[in-house]
Amino acid sequence: MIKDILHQQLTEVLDALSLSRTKEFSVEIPNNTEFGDYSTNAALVLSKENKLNPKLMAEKLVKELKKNKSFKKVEIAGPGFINFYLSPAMYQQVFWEIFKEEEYGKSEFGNQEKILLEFVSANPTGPLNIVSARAAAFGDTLYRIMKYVGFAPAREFYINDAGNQVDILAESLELRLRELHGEKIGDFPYEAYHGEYVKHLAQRLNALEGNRVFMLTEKDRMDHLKEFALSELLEMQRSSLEKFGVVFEGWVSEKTLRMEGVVEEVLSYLTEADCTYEKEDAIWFCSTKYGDDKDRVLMKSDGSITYFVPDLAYHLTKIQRGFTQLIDVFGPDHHGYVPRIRAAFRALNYDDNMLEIIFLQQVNLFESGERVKMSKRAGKIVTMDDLISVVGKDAARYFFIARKANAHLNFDLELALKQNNENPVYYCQYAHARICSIIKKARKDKVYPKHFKKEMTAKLTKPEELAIIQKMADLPELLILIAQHREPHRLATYLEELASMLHRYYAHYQIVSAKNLELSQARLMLIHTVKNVMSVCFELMGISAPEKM
RNA sequence: GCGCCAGUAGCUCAGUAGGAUAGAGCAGCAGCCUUCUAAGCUGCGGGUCAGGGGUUCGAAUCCCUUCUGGCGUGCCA
Repeated sequence: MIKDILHQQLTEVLDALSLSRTKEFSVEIPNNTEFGDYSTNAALVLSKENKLNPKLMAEKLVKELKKNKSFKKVEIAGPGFINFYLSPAMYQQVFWEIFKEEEYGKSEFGNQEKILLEFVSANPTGPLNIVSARAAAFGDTLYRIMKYVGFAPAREFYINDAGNQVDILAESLELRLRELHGEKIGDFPYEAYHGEYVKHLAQRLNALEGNRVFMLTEKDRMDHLKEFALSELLEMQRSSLEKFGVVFEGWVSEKTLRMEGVVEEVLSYLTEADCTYEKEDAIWFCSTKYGDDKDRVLMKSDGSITYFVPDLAYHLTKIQRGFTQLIDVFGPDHHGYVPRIRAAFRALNYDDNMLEIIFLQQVNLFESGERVKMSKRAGKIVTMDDLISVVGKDAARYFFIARKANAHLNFDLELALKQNNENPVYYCQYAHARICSIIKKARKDKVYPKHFKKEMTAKLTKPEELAIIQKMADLPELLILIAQHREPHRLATYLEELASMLHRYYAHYQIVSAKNLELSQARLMLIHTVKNVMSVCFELMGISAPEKM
């Protein structure tokens, strides 16, 4: 907000002095307060094209900038930085603008561009694990932020309800069911799903239908078992996600896509585009022509189709539905898959820049300092539900959001179990609760004004107060950056910084003081606004903003 | 072998897309509650930004290279 104003003013000054400005210059908040409230590298960046040395160029700019009364001081430092010191009056004006905003930071930046966010998309063969939880927190937060800055995003979950793993699921269920009926199974097959949840499914099916399923023919029985297991497990996943605050606009079933014939369509498109061939009884896609490192099978020699084809078909439906940017959030083990889908986009003459893949690195689980190895097939998983019930939705979401996507995440179960201040979510929530508590008391003491007025802002002059205003002024731009670069973790960093400033402010200044009503009201106005800004952040992260703790 | 991602304080991680003296939390040490929530605040210690080279006014950030770790490299999904 303030950066934009300064950037605009610099542009005007450059034009007034007829200086060239083809290269991008920036306005930043320096990390050292000695270098002013804001600083710009304009003279450094633009000196070459104006054939001036940076210092001289800076002097010219500063001479002009000094005419502006919003600045307390403008100075040149280092190799040619221009540092701005803003007058309290300017901060107060900005603060008033922030205060007035109904939904601060909201913007129309995204122009309602339709963006499809596909995430989680876990196999429906078991409960969701913590990797899915990470994807859910990440994707959902990104969705919320993108929407807030004016994009038209949609969340989608692709259901892999066709293919080998579903057959194995049905077979696993049948074995557990037979066990229930007293059959000796012996060693449970290695490939089968070993998780306890399969036993629970068997018990449920048994309670509902007894041994009726065994009367069916082999094929009918498998279909029935599949259908039952899938609907149960999907419902389980849906409800876990809902508990986590994540709701999808769309659930797209691979099976349905196959039934609708989209798969054949895609095959024919690829054939028409002349990029398929037959080899060893299989049909191949010559993806190497389009940047992949080997060709890929589309139809196996047994006549069945690989995962790739319906998935490609699914991606094409996204485009047909009018989405102009397709974001997939994948686990780290799928990166080898990307070149072939990009290749297919190119082969079919779609712009593969539309497709954007974000990789979430894995979550390593630690218990007593030991890495816990997880395997869905062997039934050794920590589920998303476990996680939520142990650490709570807020802490879990925060933990996942606060780390950037392409970094490994070490999740220490014991640490999470402690549920104390080692988890920064409490630090932020505490700041919010603290403000609420102060406001409550001020209301009780009749210090809290009926209406905040612009004149009140004049009492805000302390460096800490102006710094808080500066921090708040930064949010709209930050949200846009987060949306553009798909980096929701930066909101967590921002929130921690704001919380820290608030805690420090609270510790050093009496906010409500009976002796000075005007000052009290100005400070209440400030923390009231901080509370609102924090609420926006919490809401965007899907975390609650408690009134008391 | 090839490909993708990563390597920043004892630990977990940020670092505003090339900026000035690299930050936070936790852990350690020392302080602060007759005053609005001590889940807080203040101070101290802690670094060859994995190593090396390059690009330029300027590099944790960009390029090259070596090392280390994770993952991938199925007619699995």
